[in-house]
Amino acid sequence: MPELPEVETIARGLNKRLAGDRITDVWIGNKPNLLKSPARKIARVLTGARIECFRRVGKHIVCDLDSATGPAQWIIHLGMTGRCAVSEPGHVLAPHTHLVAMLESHREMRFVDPRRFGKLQVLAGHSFRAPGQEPTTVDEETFIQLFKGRNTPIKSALLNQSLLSGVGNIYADESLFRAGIRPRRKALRISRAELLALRVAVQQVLAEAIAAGGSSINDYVDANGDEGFFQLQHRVYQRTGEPCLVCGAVIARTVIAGRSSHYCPRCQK
DNA sequence: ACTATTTCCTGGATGC
DNA sequence: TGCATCCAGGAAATAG
Repeated sequence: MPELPEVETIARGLNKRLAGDRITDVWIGNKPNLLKSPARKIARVLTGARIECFRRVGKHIVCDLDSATGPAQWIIHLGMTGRCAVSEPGHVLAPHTHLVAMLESHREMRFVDPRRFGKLQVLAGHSFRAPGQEPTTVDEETFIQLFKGRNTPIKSALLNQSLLSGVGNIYADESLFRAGIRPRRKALRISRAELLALRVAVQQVLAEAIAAGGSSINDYVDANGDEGFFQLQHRVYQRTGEPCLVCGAVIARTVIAGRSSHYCPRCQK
């Protein structure tokens, strides 16, 4: 389930391999729910465009393009199971391949997404912005301000992309554990000192996960098809019933905002 | 204006 | 062994 560290890893890999290449042709499958822009528009913008760079914005992969109609962007959201694969032409198409971009270098960039929660979109210009703050660099006062007056569980607030863009279920749970905060506590009841600790925890967890190449839970792989290793460092996520690595208490699971939430009932207050 | 819940979707795990 | 059921969750849509 790609969150910020996984998307960062994939975007870096795509940029390293594909920056400067040119898209010569595009094939798009017939699953319209994946497309936030009409298929014809995506094909028109991508075909002939030069790839300036791939980068991450929130959980989105952004490809800056120099297209026939001027600057444009290809926005890829991986959803739950989306993958971007760089392949040699002629390789058999993986099941659930929804878009193939043929490249001047004779390789192909393929978007594969079995569960189809991903989204593909093109935009004019180079001005795509995430709806919320960038978690890796948000400053203390901005971070604290995000939670002011919010009568919702802190876990829900962390997952709200219009507050912080990029934090998902894994890293929300891991950050709350490190900060010693129970996921169900109301955001507005959390002290300034605790929020400062939470910001540090979020930034440490994300930095460590990026350094490890992300977390490979089910079938996540980066642009080279390599797995990440941060799942080996998870302290609570999917460790229900196992002992807390700090205090030995049994890790608990509850459901918040329809999401599994894992925490240590002794370490987290 | 907010917050909570439901919906979309498939593959892998589990249960009988 | 095989079939049915459950579960995973990002974010948009809907409900309260």
